[in-house]
Amino acid sequence: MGERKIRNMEEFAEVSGISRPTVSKYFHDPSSVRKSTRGKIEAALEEYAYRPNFYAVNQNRKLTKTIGVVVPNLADPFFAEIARNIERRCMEAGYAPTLFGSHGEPELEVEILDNLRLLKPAGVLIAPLGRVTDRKALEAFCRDVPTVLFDSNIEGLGDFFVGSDNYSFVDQTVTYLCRSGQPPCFFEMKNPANPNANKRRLAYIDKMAELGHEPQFVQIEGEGWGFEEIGRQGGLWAIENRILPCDTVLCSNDRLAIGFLSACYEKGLRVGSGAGCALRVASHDDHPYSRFTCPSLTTAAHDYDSVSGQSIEALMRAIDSEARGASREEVLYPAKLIMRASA
Amino acid sequence: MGERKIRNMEEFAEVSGISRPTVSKYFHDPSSVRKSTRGKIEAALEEYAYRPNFYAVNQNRKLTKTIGVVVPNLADPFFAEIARNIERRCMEAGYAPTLFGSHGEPELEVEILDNLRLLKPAGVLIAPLGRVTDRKALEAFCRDVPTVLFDSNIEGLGDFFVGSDNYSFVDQTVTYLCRSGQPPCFFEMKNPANPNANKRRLAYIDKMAELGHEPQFVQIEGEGWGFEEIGRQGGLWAIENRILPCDTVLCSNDRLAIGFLSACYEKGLRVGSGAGCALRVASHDDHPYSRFTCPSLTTAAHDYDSVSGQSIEALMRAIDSEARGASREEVLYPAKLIMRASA
DNA sequence: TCCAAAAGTTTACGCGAGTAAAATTTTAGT
DNA sequence: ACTAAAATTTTACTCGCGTAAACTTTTGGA
Repeated sequence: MGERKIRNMEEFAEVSGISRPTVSKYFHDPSSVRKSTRGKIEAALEEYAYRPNFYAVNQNRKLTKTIGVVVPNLADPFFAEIARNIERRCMEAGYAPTLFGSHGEPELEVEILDNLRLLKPAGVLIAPLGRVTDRKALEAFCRDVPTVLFDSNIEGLGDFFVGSDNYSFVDQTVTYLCRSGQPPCFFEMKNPANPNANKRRLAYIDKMAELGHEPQFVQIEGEGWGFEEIGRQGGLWAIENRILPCDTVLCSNDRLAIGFLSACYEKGLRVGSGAGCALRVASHDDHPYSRFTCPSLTTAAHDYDSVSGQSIEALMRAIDSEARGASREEVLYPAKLIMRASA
Repeated sequence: MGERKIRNMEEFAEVSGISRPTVSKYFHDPSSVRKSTRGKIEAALEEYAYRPNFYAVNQNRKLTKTIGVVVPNLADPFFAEIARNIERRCMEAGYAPTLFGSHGEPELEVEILDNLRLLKPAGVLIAPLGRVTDRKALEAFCRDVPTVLFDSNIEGLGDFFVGSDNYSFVDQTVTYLCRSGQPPCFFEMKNPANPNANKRRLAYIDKMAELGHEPQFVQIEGEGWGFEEIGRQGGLWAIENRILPCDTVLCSNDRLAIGFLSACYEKGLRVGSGAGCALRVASHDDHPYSRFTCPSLTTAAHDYDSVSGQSIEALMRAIDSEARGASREEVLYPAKLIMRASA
């Protein structure tokens, strides 16, 4: 095999005994050529392993077969997991996903969008940074490219939004905690970087009111995306200064909770619902590590599969439909309560 | 701004009052044109925000400005962290990094290499899957593209290998553990997926012999990359069946340790070096979460900065040097012991 | 001020493929 | 076996840019 080096489609057409336009057609859609032709081409393909030049193929196309996937932070297992899921589905749908992480930096997010434009992607899935996202830039981008937003919603932008229903998350944890013990106080960052935080905060206030309890907050300092460390420092601070208003703590998200649990352990506070426990702790997200915390973390889980599946599906629709922007839809998935040892 | 839509370099050259070849030169290297010319082009750039067609630019180039980064698993915070670091350095060096995760699947790893070839990357940084990597495929790839291997070495492949010195890792933890208490037993997978595991195992045997101790192993079942769960199950099994031969456990890596600590907690085994503790646990990698385990994990840290920095540097040299493949170098970085509460 | 060097302009061709149109061959149905 | 339909071949043009060659203009130093 490989007696001769194939430089382009011309040469490959020659060795396969088929004309170049037909070969081109084959690569565009193998089923569009006669079976006998397909056979010849595939035989030659075995022998020479030729593949069309990626750049030449895409130069004239208005749209390519790539799909951009942008998340705030690839080092966050939550996003890594969802990116992985989406990546796989893209490939199954015949597209080539390209991953980008904006590392929490709005400028980088804009740069990624600019670069993405050059790739002429068929579509883009983006979990925006949220509050700090450059709305104008994203808006302009969404006009040009079929875009599905996920995880964090930015009002009115994109063809579709797929996310989790923050109200459902908080509803389930608060309901459970109130039923099984003291109503929880809410442990969160004073100035959260992630956009879901505020929605959870409001849902907490609502739900507590509904159940006839006074909402109580433990708001901690900290900037950026290092949530575990922020949660740990905040936890140490809250414990040392006896700030915690009750024996049940509901963290805004699992990463914060991971840090908080670490602080509890360090301070000798036994967490759990059993006898001899000083504190109950619960949270939201079902972070991949939440089952390995000590104790394992009771949390409200995202429906990872539905979110990523629906995102792709919505993107495919946006790509296919010619009249984009006509209607914008939103889908929210409810949480699933995962009861573990921490509460 | 943006009175007229610029479709190509021809049109952009027109509105900027400069000839197309000169504009082309500018985009190749802004400093290669006269200052006054640069001024005109940049003025037009402000007004029209034109950027050359990515595909047309790269079609004729033998090499592009992209650098491929391939890791076994983007959902593993260790690799995510290193990928992030490398990504940043690539951008600083004027290259466009593209991330790929092979998800622990050898077939996917090969497919990624095949796709990468089409991108005509200037170079590639890859942390191979290891044992299961398709050696022939990687070898062929390395012949065509400047490649630096990192994290896991595959004998003789690539222009350079940058990794951590597994011996140093184990040396430090074992030395410390022996000095401060009972000699450790070694907790590991029977059939580890990651290639560094065997080196650490051998280093453990060596070091124990050197210190005059008998090596003792706790080998657990499990397949794949879900190390935390494997460590947890293995831990539960070892504890329930009283397999642990001593009170000091050295885990092959942090992810395994995270699971093991979780098992200890669940079984009520107090971990740490203080009074009242049943077990000491230490490990290797300084995983981003190891400071948040309960108790926080004593571990041997990778020199993330040096590994990623050196990888890029080596790749740049490989890219620049015309005579590739002449010599293959390896660099190993020693570990840094991070003492925390678990041992 | 003059002149050589440096920079820019014109012109023209190449890259590797997509694709349209017309001519030709193959296929399938009767 | 004949014919209409389908598939393929031929030919030729396009896309957006890199780049080489020959020529013209600008620049800076003596």
